[in-house]
Amino acid sequence: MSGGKPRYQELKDLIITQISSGQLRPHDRVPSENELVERMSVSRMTANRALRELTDEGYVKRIAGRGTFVSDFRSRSHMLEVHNIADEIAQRGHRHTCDVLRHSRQHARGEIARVLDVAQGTDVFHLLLVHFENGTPIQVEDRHILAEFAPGCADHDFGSVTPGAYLTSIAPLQEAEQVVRAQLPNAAVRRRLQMPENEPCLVVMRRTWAHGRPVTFARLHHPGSRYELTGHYTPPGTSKSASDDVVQLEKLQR
Amino acid sequence: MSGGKPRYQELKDLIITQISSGQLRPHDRVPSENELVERMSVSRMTANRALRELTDEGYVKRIAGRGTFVSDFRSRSHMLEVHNIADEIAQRGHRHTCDVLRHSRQHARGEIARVLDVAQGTDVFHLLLVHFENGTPIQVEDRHILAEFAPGCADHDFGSVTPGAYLTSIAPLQEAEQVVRAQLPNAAVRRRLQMPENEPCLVVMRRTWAHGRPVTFARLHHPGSRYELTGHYTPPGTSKSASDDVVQLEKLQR
DNA sequence: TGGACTAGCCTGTATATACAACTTGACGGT
DNA sequence: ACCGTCAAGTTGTATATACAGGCTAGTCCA
Repeated sequence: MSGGKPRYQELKDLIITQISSGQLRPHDRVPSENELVERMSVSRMTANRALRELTDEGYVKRIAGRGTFVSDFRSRSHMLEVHNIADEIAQRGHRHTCDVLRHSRQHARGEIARVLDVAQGTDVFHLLLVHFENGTPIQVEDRHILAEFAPGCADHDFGSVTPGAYLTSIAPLQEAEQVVRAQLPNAAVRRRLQMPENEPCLVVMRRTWAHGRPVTFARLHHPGSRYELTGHYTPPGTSKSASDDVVQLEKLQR
Repeated sequence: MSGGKPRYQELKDLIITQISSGQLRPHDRVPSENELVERMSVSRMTANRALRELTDEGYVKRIAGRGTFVSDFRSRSHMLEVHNIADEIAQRGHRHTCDVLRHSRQHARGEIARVLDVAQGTDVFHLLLVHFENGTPIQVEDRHILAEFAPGCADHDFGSVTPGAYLTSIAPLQEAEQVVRAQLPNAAVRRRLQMPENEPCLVVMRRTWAHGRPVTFARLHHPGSRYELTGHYTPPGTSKSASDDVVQLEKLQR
């Protein structure tokens, strides 16, 4: 017995499991409604509901006439409000460059081991980058990545593809947690960002999950005078033209 | 003419319009599926889809056996990531108090008129509050509210019910836009927050929409050493137990 | 008077069926 | 060789129907 779980939910969990585990990768084809009808013995409307909800939730993308495909994680990461600094700069029409100050393999200790929820001494990569917008430093990125999660990290050139983009390319980032603070930078950060004395930093500390466990932790310092975080929250499901509803209104009101 | 818009979307727009316009208020009863079937001449499955999606999007709440009801805006505002400082403090088990420094009716000028998208000289209320957590100042709230939107504002006691809670009680807050910055406070703010020299502020500027237009603008200053913004982003639609899917996996993979 | 029961309405799910619109590839004619 | 047409598969929507289970109010019985 299924245990009371609705059948459309079973289908969704099944497909989410395959995506999260990597068996289905971005742009892969997901079984069509008719295939689900045959293999899983459900009606087409049930398969339709499962795939439609997965679409609303950003897991898959559907194209009439072609099929259903696993979403690019770029769009999913947008949903998670995790911004890629390079994209953000490009969107403003500016030029993004990046200095790699450190790219080493280390053993996690203290705070890093704790926030990544691993034993002391576990292998991690440590990255220290400075991002520039039109030549002006705008972010110091201090990031630790679980080595087990990103084995190819040692050979990657982070000067051309940012860690954020690299990470989303190898696995779906499922969950994120971030804390934003205002604080004065230490001397090293202040020098890297070419900041005047007594100017504060906007500090973002972000922990990101994949495959059900935290895989990376980043501490991002931005100069307060040159960077701000923006957020826009709109209600979901609002359609543009809700104007010719006037005629219909009376029916609803009896 | 329907204009090609799906019928379930028509139903959704219709109900969203009524909620946004205030014709349907929180806890009001929304027409049942069968009522929609009769009055709007649709099938029950179509009415079901409309109401189900409105549920997912947070507009309404459904109780089997009772009916469908407009959501409390407390839950919707959570969705909008708009936090109420009093709730936040209460959640930490601490005591919230509040000083009202100013509560006046003014004419909007310059920046305020611009961000609220009204003509110069339009009536607005101006509030200046300091919020305390266990007696320690933690936020200076500098807020302007469209007078037309909140006519009862003059008589309201903001010492007991915060502006955020008051505003959500009189209308659905549909949309929010915020900018977060790190900057040094001016002398007045620094004194209000009892901050040492050279300590930065975390500044949140938030504009909120209701009834389709911006109705309030707030500038919130927090001491960098005593306040941080946190965010947690989880993917929607993930169910807890996706573990007994193993048996099913093979069917999907042919 | 009080409690049990039931009829009626509600949501939640599932199925079978139908039609429309879109995409791709194959087939056939010019 | 090239172009048009058509068939098959896909998503998107809509309907009619059915059963299960929750909730409420009213009725009936003790």
